[in-house]
Amino acid sequence: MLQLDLQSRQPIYEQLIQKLSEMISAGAIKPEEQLPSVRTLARDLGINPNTVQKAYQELERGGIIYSVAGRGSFIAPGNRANETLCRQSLIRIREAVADGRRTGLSHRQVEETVRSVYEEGTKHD
Amino acid sequence: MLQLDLQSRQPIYEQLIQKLSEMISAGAIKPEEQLPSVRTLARDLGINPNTVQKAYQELERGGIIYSVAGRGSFIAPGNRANETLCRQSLIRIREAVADGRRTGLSHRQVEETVRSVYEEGTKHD
Amino acid sequence: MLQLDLQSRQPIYEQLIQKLSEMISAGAIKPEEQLPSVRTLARDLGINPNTVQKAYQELERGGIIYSVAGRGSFIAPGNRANETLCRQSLIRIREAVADGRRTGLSHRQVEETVRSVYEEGTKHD
Amino acid sequence: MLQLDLQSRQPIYEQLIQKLSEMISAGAIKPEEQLPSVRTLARDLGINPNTVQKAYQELERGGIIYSVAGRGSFIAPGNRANETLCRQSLIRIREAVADGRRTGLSHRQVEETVRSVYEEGTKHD
DNA sequence: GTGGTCTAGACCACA
DNA sequence: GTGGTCTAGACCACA
Repeated sequence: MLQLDLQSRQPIYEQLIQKLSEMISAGAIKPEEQLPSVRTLARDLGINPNTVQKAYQELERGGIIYSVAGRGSFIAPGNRANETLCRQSLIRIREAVADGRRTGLSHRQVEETVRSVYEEGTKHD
Repeated sequence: MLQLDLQSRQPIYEQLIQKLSEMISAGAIKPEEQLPSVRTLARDLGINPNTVQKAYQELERGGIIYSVAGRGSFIAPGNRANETLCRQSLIRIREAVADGRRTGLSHRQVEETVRSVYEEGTKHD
Repeated sequence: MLQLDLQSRQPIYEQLIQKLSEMISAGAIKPEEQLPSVRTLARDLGINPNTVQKAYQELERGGIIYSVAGRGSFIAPGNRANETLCRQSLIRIREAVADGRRTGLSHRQVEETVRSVYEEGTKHD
Repeated sequence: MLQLDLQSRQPIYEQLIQKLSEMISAGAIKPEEQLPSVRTLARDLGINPNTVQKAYQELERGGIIYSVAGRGSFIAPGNRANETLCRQSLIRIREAVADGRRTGLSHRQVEETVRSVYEEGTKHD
C-alpha cells in the first residue's frame, strides 16, 4: 500500500501527494481521520521525514488535510480531494489529446484508445 | 514559429525535439533539407547552444535527422518523425486516460473532453 | 463559550490566556471567584492539562489570578486584566498600522477599516 | 539592506518573503529583473540555501516571482506584490482592531493611535 | 510524541 | 552557474 517509484522522474513528494489524494478521494481514509505522523510514514516508506512533510504541507495548502502542531495531521472535512484530482486529470487528458491532434491523430484513433482503456477489466490499482 | 516555454517543467531540449519533429512531420521541413546550425538556432531562440546540441543529438539517435561533420544537420530521408510522434502521443494519452479512469472519471466525461478538443477550430499552434 | 482554534498558529495556551483575560476583564468571572481546576478545564476543552497549566502560570505571573496549593486558582482582586489587554492590544494595533503605512495604505483606508470594525453590530464573540 | 531578525518568532523564510515583497512592491526591484541566486543570497545573508529557496518558492506560488531552473529567479511582470501586501496588512489591522474593540478600546482611542502612527514623520524604514 | 524550522551537504538535470 | 530534490540530523514549542 502506497507504492513509490524512487527512480521516477516525478519527485517523491509529488507521488506522495497523488497517492494520498487518491486514497482520500477513494474514501480509504475519511474526514477527521488521523494520518500517520510525518516521522512514522517516512520510516515506513524508507524516505526522509522532510520529504513527507513537504507532501503534507502541499496537501494542507490544497485544503485536503490539516495539520496541528503537536497533535498530528488529519483529513480535512469537506476536502475536495476527488474534485482536485479529476480537474487535474482532465487537464492532463486535454493536453495529451490536443498534442495528439496536432501530431495528426484522428478523432477516431483517440476515441479507440480511450475505449480500450475503459474496456480493460478492473485493474489491480 | 517554434515557440518555447522557458518556464515549463518540460526541459527546453525536449520541447525543441518535439517542435522540430512536428515541423518535420508536417512537412514544414523536407527530407535532405538543412536545419539551421546549432549556433544560429540557439541565437534565434535565445537559448544555450548546448541545449540545441542536445536536441539535435537526440533527433539523430531517433533517425529523424543526420549530421555531417563540418557541413551541418539535415532531415533524414524516410524519417519516421510522424510515426514516432504518434506513438509517443498515444502512449501519453493512454496513460492520462488510465489515470483519469482510476480517479473516477467516466468514459463519457473523457469522451466529451476528447470531442471538445477536436471541435475547437484550427488553433494557432 | 471559550472557543479555541486548535489549528491557529497562535499557541493554544496563549489563546487561553487571552480568552480568560477577556472574561475576567469583562466581569464574567469576578475577583476571588474560583477558576475551574486545570484538569476540569482541560477535559472540558479537550486539550492537554499541561497546556492549561501553562496558561494559569502565565496569568499568575501577570497578577491576574493566584493559586493556592491544594485549593485551586482564583481571580486576583484588583487584577489589571483589562489594562493588560488594552495595552497589548494597542501595541498590536500600532504595529499593524505602522506596517500598513509602510506598505502604502493611506490614513483614509485604515480609518475606513477601523470604522467598519466598529460599525459591525455586536458580534458573537 | 534586507535585515533579518534571526531571533524573531517569525520564521526566517517568512521574513524573507515579506522583505522581498516590500522591495518589489516599492519598485526597488522591477519586473523581469533577476533576483540574486538562491546560493548567493543565502551566502550574503548568512543563512542556508534551503531557507532562501523556501521563500522563493512561496513567492513563486504567489505569482510575485518566477524561477527558471538553470537560469535563475526573476520578478514576475504584472505581479501583485503591492496588492498582496496591502490585503494582508488590512486583514491584520482588522483583526487587531476587532480584538481591541472586544477588549473595550473605544473607537476614539483606536483612531487616535492610528493618527499618531500616520503623524510620525517619515521613518527610516 | 507531533509538526515546524533550519542547517549542512549531496546529487541531478539543465543552461 | 542555476534551481529542484533529497537526506541526515538538530532544535524548538507545544501537547
